[in-house]
Amino acid sequence: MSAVRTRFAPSPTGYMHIGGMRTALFSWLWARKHGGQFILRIDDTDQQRNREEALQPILRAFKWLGLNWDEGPEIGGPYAPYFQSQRSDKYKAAAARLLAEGRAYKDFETPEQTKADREAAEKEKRQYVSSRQSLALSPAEIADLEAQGQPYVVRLLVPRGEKVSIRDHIRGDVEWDCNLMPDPVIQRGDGSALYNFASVVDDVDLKITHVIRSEEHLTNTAIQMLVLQALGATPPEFAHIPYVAAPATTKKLSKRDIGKYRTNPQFKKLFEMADAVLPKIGRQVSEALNPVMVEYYEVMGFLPEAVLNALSRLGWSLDDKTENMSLDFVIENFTLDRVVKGPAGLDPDKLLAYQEYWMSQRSLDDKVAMCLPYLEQAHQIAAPATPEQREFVGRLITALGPRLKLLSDILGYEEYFVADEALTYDEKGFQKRVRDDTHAVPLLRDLIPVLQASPDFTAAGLDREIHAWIETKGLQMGNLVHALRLALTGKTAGPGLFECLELLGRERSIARIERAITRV
RNA sequence: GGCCCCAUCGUCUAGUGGCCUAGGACACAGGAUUUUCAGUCCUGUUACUGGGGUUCGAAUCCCCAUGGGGUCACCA
Repeated sequence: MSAVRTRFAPSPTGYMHIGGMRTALFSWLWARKHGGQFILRIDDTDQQRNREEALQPILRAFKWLGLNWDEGPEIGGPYAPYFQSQRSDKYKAAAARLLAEGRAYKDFETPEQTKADREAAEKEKRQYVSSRQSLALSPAEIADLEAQGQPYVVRLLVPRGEKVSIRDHIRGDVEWDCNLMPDPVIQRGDGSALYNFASVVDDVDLKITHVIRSEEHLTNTAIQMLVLQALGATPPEFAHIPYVAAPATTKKLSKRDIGKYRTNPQFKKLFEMADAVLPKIGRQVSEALNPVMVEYYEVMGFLPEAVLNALSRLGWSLDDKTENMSLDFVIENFTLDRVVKGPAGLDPDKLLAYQEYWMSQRSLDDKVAMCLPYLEQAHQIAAPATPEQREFVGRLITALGPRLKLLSDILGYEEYFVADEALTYDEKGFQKRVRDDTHAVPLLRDLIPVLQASPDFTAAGLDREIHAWIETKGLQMGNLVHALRLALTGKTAGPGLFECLELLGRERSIARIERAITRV
C-alpha cells in the first residue's frame, strides 16, 4: 500500500473547536503512526470573511499542541494550492468530465420548483428523489437554454437501483439505497463546487488514503462514494469517529450552546476558573474565548501535553488501565479499532487530573518560564522580569508544589508580589483567627524578636526555632499558625507556614506582622 | 418524518461467549498523615436500557422495543 496520507480540512471560522481538534488529532496520529503525511487543507469555498485572519487561530491551535502538518498553509507542498478557494478550476474540470461521460447532468429546474417538489413529497410522506426532467432535454434544447442564459446546476446522476456501501474502520459495513437519494448538486449555478464534490476531488487529487473525520459526515459518505465511483477513483479508507459531546451529555459540543454550558454542572468549573483568572490578564469568558475553543485552554494555562492526553483518551483507550500518556506514546500505540463508537463527553475534571499529572512532570525552569508571562500580563511583575524576580518566582513555585495546577494559578498568589502596606485580608478569617483569638496578638508580638534573632531565615531553621519557642510557652503550634498565616499572607490557606516566612524574608515578615497587629 | 449511527458506574472507559458475584481512571464519601490548603496513602458507594431468542453458558451473538444522536441545501 502507498504511504498513508490523512488530512484535516477545517473551514476558517476564526477559532479551533476542541472537538474538531480531537478529530484532527486522531487523523494526525494515524499518519504519524504509519510514517505518513498529515495534510491541512482549508475548506474556504464559503468566502465572505477575512480568510487569513479567520485561519490564524486554527493554525495556532495546531502549533500550540505541537501537531505539525506536512503540507498545507504556510508551508505549501507538492499538491498546492491547499485552499479550496484556489482550486476551483480543478472542480470545474472534474464536473465537465462527468458531464461529458453522462455521469452528471445539467439541471435547469429552478430552485423554487425543486423546493416545491421536495415539500410535496414530504407532505405525501414519500421519499423525495430528483425529477430528472432536464434529462429529457435534447442537446439542442440544452444548447438553446444555455444560449438564453438560463441558469443551471450540475447534478450527479445517482445510479438508481443500486446500493452504495463502505467498510468503515469504526462503523463496519454501512450501506445506503440509491433509490432513496436525490441527485446531489455538485456544481452551483455560479459554477462553484459544493462541499461533497470539492472534498472528494481534493481527496483524490491529494492522494488521501484515509479519511478520518467526525461521524456527522457518515451520511455524506454515500454521496461521496458515488462521486468517487463516477470519477473512477479508488476510494480512500474511511473512519468515522464519534463526535465530542458536551460534558455529561450525548449532544454534540457546540459553540452555539455556550450560554447553556455555563450552567452545566461539569462545565461550570471551567467557566468559574476563567472568571477568576481572565480579568486579571485583561480578558474574559465570551463568545470569543470559551471552553469550546482550544484557545481557552492555552490562555488558561493548561499544558499542551495535558490537553493532548485528555483528547487522546476521549473516545480512545489503550487498555483497561493506562491513563497518562505522552504524545509519542500515543503515536506508538494508536489504532483505529480501539476507537469507541459512542459519542464521548468532554470531562473537565478528568482534564484537570491530567493537567495535574503533567504539571508534576515539568521542571521548575519550565514552570517559571511559563508562569512569568501571566505575572507580567497581570502587572504583578514588570516585564521583563529581573533575575531576582525569576529566582523568587522559582522559590514560590517550589513552595506551591502541587497547588499550582494551571499555569494561571500563579495569579492566585498576589500576596507575594504586593507591597506590605497593600496586602489585603480575608476579613472573615482575620476576625476569627486574629481578632477573636485571645492568644493571637500577644503571640504575634512576642514572635517578632524571635524572628529578628533567627540566625538563618530558612523554612527548616524557623520550623525548629519556632516549634521550640512555642513549647517553652506551654502552647502548641495550632495556637500560632492561623493567626500568623493571616498576618503574613492575608489568607487562611496556602503553602507551609515556614515556607511563607522564608519566601517573604525577615523584614517583610516582621513588617506584615506589625501591620496585622495594628489593624486589630 | 425518511435514512444512517449509537447504547456498561455520575463521567471517560475495559470487556469481542465461560477468567465478570463486571476491571481501571476521574469525580464523590469516609479514614489516615498534616499548622491551613493542596498532595499522598487506605477504604467505600455506584453500571451491563428493556423484552424476547440462540447457547450447557451472554455485558458479549440475533431480533424487537425504548432511548439518545447524526443527517436529510445551489452550507461546510
